[in-house]
Amino acid sequence: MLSVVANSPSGDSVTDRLVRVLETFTPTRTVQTAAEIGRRSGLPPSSAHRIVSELVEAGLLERDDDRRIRIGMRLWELATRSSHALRMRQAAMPAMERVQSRIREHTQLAILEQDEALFLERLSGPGAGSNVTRVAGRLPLHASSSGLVLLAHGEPELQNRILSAPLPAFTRETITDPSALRRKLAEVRLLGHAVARGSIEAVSTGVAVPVRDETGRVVAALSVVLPRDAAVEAALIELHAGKREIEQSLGYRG
Amino acid sequence: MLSVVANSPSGDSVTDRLVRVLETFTPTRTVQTAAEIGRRSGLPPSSAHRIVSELVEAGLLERDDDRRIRIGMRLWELATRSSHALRMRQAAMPAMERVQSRIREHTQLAILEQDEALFLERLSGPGAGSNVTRVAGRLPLHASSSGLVLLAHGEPELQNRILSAPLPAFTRETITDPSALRRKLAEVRLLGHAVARGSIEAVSTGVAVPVRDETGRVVAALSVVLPRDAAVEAALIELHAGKREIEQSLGYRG
DNA sequence: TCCCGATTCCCATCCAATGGGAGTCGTGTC
DNA sequence: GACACGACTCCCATTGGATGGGAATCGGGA
Repeated sequence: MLSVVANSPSGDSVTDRLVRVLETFTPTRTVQTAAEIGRRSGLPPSSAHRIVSELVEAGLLERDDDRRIRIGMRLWELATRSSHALRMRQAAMPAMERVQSRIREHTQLAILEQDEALFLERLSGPGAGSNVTRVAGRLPLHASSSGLVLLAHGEPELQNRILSAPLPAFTRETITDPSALRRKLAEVRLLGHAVARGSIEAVSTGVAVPVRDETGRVVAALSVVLPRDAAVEAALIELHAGKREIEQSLGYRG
Repeated sequence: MLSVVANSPSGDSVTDRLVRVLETFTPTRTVQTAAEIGRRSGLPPSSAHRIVSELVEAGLLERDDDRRIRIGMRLWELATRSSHALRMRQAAMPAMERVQSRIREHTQLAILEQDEALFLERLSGPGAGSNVTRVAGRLPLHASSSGLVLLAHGEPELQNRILSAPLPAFTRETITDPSALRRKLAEVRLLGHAVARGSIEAVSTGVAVPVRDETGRVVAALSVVLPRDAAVEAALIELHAGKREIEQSLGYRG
């Protein structure tokens, strides 16, 4: 008998469901109806409505005037309050502002997260050029200058994982050959910085340097995005000054 | 018989429990053991461990090398990605940087959240003075300059709620008398800004102005924190310029 | 070595979560 | 003005996953 089935037959825990619901939100889809959330998270309509209501009641989601749902301030607060990212970001902000004011191009801070570069902060001036990055956005490790820095100083296991998986191309200049990437990573380690010319967007060049915490481990990448054929020297000088400033406030005595 | 009781006899849903667990993290307590979380959230040890493990598996919490627990990057990412706060913050950042560079004191942005002022961002220069504010931190509406601005332009119902509740004093200058507060709010509306001298910290003066969104509603307060007896005129000029800049990028045509 | 707290594992219990269905509401279309 | 469609709410019989006490294990400090 195809009867009433209690307790998620899909075999997922309540926690999983909550996460699935939250994951239906993306940088470009920040408000949705409860029904949409249900469809996108693969939950039955009535379950979706119930779960969304619970989350709203708990303050993790919010219902606006049109009854549409968005991420709640409470969630932002909980996350930001205690996050590892906040300490890093706060430590980096003054240096980032200095770099931004001198170079006048997008200045950003990224960390390694689940095999991608996650951008914690981005400062942009009025005249700055093209840039696909966004705060809390991600870029692949093999294609972005920040990613190359993080990958070059990452665990060998991480490198093997990335090098043995397909390396998707974003432009014709993206490095897609594993051995070319391996050489590039060696170069990044040797020079102490990464230059990625046109590998994410053809019109831009990323320049990134590693940032170390008090244990000497590379925990972030500080970078700027320049127009494709800009000279990188001036940016490198500022990035190194900025990197040192951040490392000081993180307690690194290199 | 005092036997095994299944399914939370405390009458709280799974969602509530998750939130309770997350709430045990505060700005000053960012890492804890699973057992601590259990004690603070009032959950039995075994339940606490199980729930924490689930959250770790889901990526909302993280376990560091010592098996201690912290808020996960995933949670920060989910929250920041789609948050209402992000749009506001991004719109405000350039203006905040300008104000900060001219006044050289703490510059901050706050919104109304659950009857308190929630600070979305704070920029501080090297020479800036004392300040209890922190990003994702809160201050009461009746005592902070940002709070006064938000309260003065808030719903009548909000005002009644605040005015009829006790008004705790932080210094001897905190307004604790309801009718004095009512007069202060009228003044704030009339002047278009709030000055709170020594009402949170005796050594500081807060100055705040309202920020309106495209519908003309006051959605935020832009403020600076000056030394107690500093003149406020220069700051007010910069705050008004900054406020206008933010309102423009939010789409307000005042 | 002992001790104590944190953590993991186990498992009998049973109630809260589940989802299909029916009904309501609001909006846009012909 | 009737109709169609979708979002949402309510109801409720069902049951399997969440629960928490207890025992065992781990780990660090004295």
